Amino acid sequence: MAYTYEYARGALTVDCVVFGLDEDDLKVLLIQRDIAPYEGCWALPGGFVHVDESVDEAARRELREETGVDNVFLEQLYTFGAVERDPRERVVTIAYYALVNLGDHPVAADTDARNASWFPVYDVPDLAFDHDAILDMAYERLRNKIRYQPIGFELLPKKFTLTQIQRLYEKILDTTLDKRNLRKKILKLDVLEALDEVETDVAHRAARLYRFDPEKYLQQCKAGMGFDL
Amino acid sequence: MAYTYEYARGALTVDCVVFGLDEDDLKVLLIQRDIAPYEGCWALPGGFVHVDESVDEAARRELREETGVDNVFLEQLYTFGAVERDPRERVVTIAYYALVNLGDHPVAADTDARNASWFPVYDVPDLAFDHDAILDMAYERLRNKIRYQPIGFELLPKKFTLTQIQRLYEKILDTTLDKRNLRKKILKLDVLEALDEVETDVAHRAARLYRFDPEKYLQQCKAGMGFDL
DNA sequence: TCAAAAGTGTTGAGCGTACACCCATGC
DNA sequence: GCATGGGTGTACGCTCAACACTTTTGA
Repeated sequence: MAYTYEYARGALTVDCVVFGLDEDDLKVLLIQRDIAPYEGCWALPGGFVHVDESVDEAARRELREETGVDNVFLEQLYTFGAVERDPRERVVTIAYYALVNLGDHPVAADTDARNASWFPVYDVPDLAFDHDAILDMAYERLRNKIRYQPIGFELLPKKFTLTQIQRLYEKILDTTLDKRNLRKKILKLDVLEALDEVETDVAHRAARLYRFDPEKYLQQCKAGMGFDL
Repeated sequence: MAYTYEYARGALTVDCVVFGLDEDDLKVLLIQRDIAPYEGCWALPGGFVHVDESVDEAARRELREETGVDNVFLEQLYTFGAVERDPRERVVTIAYYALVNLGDHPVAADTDARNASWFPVYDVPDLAFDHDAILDMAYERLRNKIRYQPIGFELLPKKFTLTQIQRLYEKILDTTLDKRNLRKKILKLDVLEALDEVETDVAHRAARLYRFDPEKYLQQCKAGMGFDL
């Protein structure tokens, strides 16, 4: 079966920058290509947009198929449309970025036999196509957005400690923060629910656990939320 | 001549939200469609991306061809990829927004015999396709971005007065601002060059003219510019 | 009892906001 | 000389940043 058009048409793909956080670092999920071009090279997960699915759906599907990641924060980043970005033919790609709790997606590599692996954002190999540029933009967007929207919680387990939040911000913004000021700021936002639980299995005083409360967040949004580092 | 592919491919278009400012209002440039679907309906200027031009180039070209607008601030907004957004067939569109000095582009409607016209953003007719949603997002982006990046000057003539800036912000943010505070804030940014010229043809004391200085702006950017309303 | 991280308040400086009057010019 | 907008300074309150010690727990 074939499809014919009056004018030449480029192909349309989606690519996803998946960020995850563990105790050590902010990481990105990459897959190793098993076909040319860039065979053997690491690349962002992604693939062709089907003609009967929305672009958003395509991004979620590819993420699921290539990495097993599902039901996560996913947002459109930017569309990369340079003529020569794919050596085979004209391909325009719509880039997305996702935030996942790395603990829930330890090694990935579900569907294909392809290699999938987490890389620290500070130590990523050369990527296929213009994926380096896409990753750079995604990381910049994350650094900016995290300052004025509470998306950081997407990178943590459902229940987390305030110290985990602090480490999260410190790793993403690559800085150090004052513990007391950060706690005041976070709690003043009034989007967290303090649980009656504490950490377990720690060799020191256990920290209280919190949960992000979407209800509270909506309230604050309506009231004109102010966020800032 | 025809082009054949193994899988069905959607079409790719660009659409541009062109903002302009005059003494009365913030306005958007629309064109009236002369073909179905939505014949006679107002729509954003735009058209198909050629296979041998980048998406950015396509946006600039369509803008030039359909409205005569050229050499202006133009930035990618978002890609709209719902399946049914065009009743004819699958069309994904990459939306851009542009800022122009309305004085330089008074009536437009260059190439085609199509109607082109400026509408106040607060009083826009129902638009073709999902162009209402695109316009909404563009306007929201403009409101947000203008608070932390000095893009507002793109809407003014090269030489302008501080009062013009104030009216600009007041119109876009739909609010009123304190004259003294705004002037302090703008001047403290240190991105303007004060000229040795003043307004002419005004029936009262003539205001000093300023010019946006890209050099100074770069300096400030490096130093970690802070902007805010 | 020691190690390791949790948790907690206060102060000073700088910034943003509110606010009112004189000045220059054209008619 | 009058009408119209141009241009300027100060005082207050609040927010943000800097800063160190006590508490709890497990080993």
